[in-house]
Amino acid sequence: MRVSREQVAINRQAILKAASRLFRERGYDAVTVADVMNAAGLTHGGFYGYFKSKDELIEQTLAHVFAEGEGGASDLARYAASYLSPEHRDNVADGCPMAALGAETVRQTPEARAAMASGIERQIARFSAGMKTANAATARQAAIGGWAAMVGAVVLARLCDDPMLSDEILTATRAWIVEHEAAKRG
Amino acid sequence: MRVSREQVAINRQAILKAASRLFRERGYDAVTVADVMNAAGLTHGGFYGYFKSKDELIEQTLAHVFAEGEGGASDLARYAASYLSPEHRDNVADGCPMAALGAETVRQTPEARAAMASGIERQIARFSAGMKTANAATARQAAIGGWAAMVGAVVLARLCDDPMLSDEILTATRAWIVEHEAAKRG
DNA sequence: TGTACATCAGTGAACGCGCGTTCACTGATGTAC
DNA sequence: TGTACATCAGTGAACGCGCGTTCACTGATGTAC
Repeated sequence: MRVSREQVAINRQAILKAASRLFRERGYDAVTVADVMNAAGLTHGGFYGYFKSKDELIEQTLAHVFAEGEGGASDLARYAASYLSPEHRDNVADGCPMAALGAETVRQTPEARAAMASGIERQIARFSAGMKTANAATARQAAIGGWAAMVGAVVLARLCDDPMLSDEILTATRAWIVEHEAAKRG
Repeated sequence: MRVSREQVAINRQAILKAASRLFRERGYDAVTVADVMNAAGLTHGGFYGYFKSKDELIEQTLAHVFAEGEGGASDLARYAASYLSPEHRDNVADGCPMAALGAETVRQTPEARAAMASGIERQIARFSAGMKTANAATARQAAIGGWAAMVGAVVLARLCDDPMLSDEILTATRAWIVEHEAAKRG
């Protein structure tokens, strides 16, 4: 049953969106091609009309996620407020790809890693630009340190079954980032 | 060919050691039971004499890694110097389990997550105790923020194929941590 | 605009492979006398 | 201490399952006239 060109474009977006959610939620290996296609409302056989392999899907999915443009503030402290929230911690499927898939992507294809790397670079540039510090070099350093702390904190917080400890990791990291900025400005 | 009780204990350690290196290097899914047993100098059939499933191996491996006691300084800044080194970044197999397997472990069994969580708690306690800050609450906060930044930085640095950017992430994060401590003390 | 045909997106069965797990067997270890 | 037997750690073939991938087929879409 052939489908219109417009529908093809819609389906492609649906596949990428389903993949991006499923990968973040379950990891690359635990998600099957059939899972992704079903979530997109299709059957698994059609997959290879869109991508030449699962590896290519992973690459394109990451590229797609980062191409969408990161939402949220470019001000580090404001961004941290939502990044280090319980909502973000508890919503892996819609959350930050670095926190959900960073370590796993290290072992993926060079193309997949490159997609992540480009997302990292852009994020750092955004935070640097949004920094209220005078010196550009120290702004960039603070952008990197703060961003790393956010990613690490969400990974750690997601590992803690004890909600007290998990929340503490989020709030402590947030306070730590804010303090650092305050110390710099003052 | 039955083997002495002593040899059994040795083999068990060999399996756990092989597993801990392989899992960090390739991730849980990409490592097979046969891979682990071969790396330990055995054949795959004997595996189920030691563990009742691959999931149990994962749990025991994490427990084993954290039981060994974390090496290195309990002083945050000193610890950061080795944690945020290119050597640690490039040696995943012997490196920090949180950075290598944190995100993946979120999706493992509750027991595996609990093993990680206990490692996190202990690490935070160690850094808190080693802190030169007067107030215990701010010490703990700095321990958490600094530890999160280290973990995040290594994950991000491992994703960057560009060595300049990768090194920059390590050095910037280290500087960021050291500065924060200095600001607190001074 | 309408018709006839070629194209090709989607379907679902099938293939091959590798994995976790099981099992009958082997032979060295541990034990009872 | 020596001997005879029971135990059981290790072996490697085999099983069953699920996955990525392929393929013949279907029928709606796109196009040429």
